[in-house]
Amino acid sequence: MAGLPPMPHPAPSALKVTTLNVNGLRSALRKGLTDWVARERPDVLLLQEVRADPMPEALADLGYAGAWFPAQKAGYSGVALLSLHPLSDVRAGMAHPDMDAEGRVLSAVVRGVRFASVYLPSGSSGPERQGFKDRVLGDYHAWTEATLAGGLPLVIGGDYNVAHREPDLKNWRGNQKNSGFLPHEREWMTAHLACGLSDTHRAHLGERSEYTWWSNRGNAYANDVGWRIDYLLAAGVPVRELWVDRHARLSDHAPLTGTVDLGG
Amino acid sequence: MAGLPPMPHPAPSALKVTTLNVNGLRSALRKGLTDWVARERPDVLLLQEVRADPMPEALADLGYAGAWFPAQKAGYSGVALLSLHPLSDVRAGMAHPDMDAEGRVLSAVVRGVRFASVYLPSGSSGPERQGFKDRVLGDYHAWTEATLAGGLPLVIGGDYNVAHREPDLKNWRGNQKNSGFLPHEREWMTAHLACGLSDTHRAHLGERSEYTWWSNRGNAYANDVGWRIDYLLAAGVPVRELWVDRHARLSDHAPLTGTVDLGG
DNA sequence: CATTCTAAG
DNA sequence: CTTAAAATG
Repeated sequence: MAGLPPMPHPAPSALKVTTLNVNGLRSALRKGLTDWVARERPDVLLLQEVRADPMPEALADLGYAGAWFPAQKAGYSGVALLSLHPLSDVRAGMAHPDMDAEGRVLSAVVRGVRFASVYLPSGSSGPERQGFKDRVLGDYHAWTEATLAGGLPLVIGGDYNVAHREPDLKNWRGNQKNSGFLPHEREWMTAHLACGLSDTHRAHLGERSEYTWWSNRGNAYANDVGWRIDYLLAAGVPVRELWVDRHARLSDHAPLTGTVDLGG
Repeated sequence: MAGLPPMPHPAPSALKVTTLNVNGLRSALRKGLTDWVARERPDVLLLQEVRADPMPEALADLGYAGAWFPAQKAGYSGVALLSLHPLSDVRAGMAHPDMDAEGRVLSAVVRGVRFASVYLPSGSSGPERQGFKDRVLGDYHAWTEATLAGGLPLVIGGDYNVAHREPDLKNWRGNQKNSGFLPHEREWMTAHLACGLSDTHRAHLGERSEYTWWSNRGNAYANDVGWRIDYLLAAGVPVRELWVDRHARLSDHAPLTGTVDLGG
């Protein structure tokens, strides 16, 4: 065997992908993120709200490498894309100065599929941020269409801060005037999906309910007063075996994991 | 017995007094301050760096009432004076706008003795604060002399942020250029005591060492790398049974307790 | 290194 | 309620 180059990473016929809003990567590491990742070993890990820029040694030790797109403001927002397999064509941002200053869109190609880690703004802190959210939704959708036009399959994992339909949150009636379930946000989501993106978790659930985020206030988690605002969206490639690990408790969001079938 | 007024507090022949820099009253409460006070039951409790203004219910439940002198800036500095016995002639501040904006001097009379809770500025964060400290030391000494001129015995409990003599800190040689053991601060302390105030803890210790504060950094507490910067000073009244509860761990300072002998 | 406040979610 | 940073010690 001497003289042969080192073995490259094996080419898998499927990629396990997890999306998770960590609400502070350091916090999630304290809560056991490393063990969770060691156990699940997703091929691709899409993280949002990392609120830190350095690659944690513990994840590097598990074999991950990746890309980071922090916000300009320290300790705020920021997304990351980690992978066990080589990345190519990393793209940070969506050519939108205000959005990109907040580190919210990061994508790269793994095994011929473009993966994106996306953290859309929350509007819950007031009208100013809701206005920002409303303005960037259109621009982000345009970015998605342009990215799809690139021709590669696309898998988006992200916290959209929007629940699409009534089963996607516990109290939809009481939240019709609250950010995250406003009629125009829901309509935006419908239009966003119409470009060919499949809401893979919804397709898996049918009309059932399953949430991915529970407020830290009150006893939202214990009472399962949650929202489904984190998505795994796919175009051009099937995603199977969707599951939400609601017991992980790595942050106020649950990891959402799926298998991207490469058809190999 | 009907018709008699309620019994007043019994007149003690001695008053147990504790001074303690709590480094955040809420933090000290989490670390067991209530239990400590319930066990020791000092008649007078002089607190510094309370970083909060409201009287905690837990201490009120133990029978304490008192006076609070917070800084103007929330969460910063502030002193309190709590007592099991009636207070009179409460005086907040020392008629020094800059000093009084930081809530550093508070006094009141209990059983004919004036007690003061004092928190002198730290100069360790830089030249600006050292300059402030240097300027107010003189004004504070003048306040002390004026208070003594009032004729009542005076007991001062406080964090002076000055170690007086070589036995008052672990590494006096290495700290001769550091705030808290600067030559002019030590000279100020000598002059301050010369007006008739007794450093009761020093008198109790002789030339022995016993510290009241250990930095949170490194392993200062474990290695007893401490400073004696908290004092119980008395004029016109004897203070006995001095002790430092170095094991209390209610903050980075230890409670310093003595018995004020009223000669009854 | 520890505290509290702030901004943000 | 929780995070991270800032200021302060």
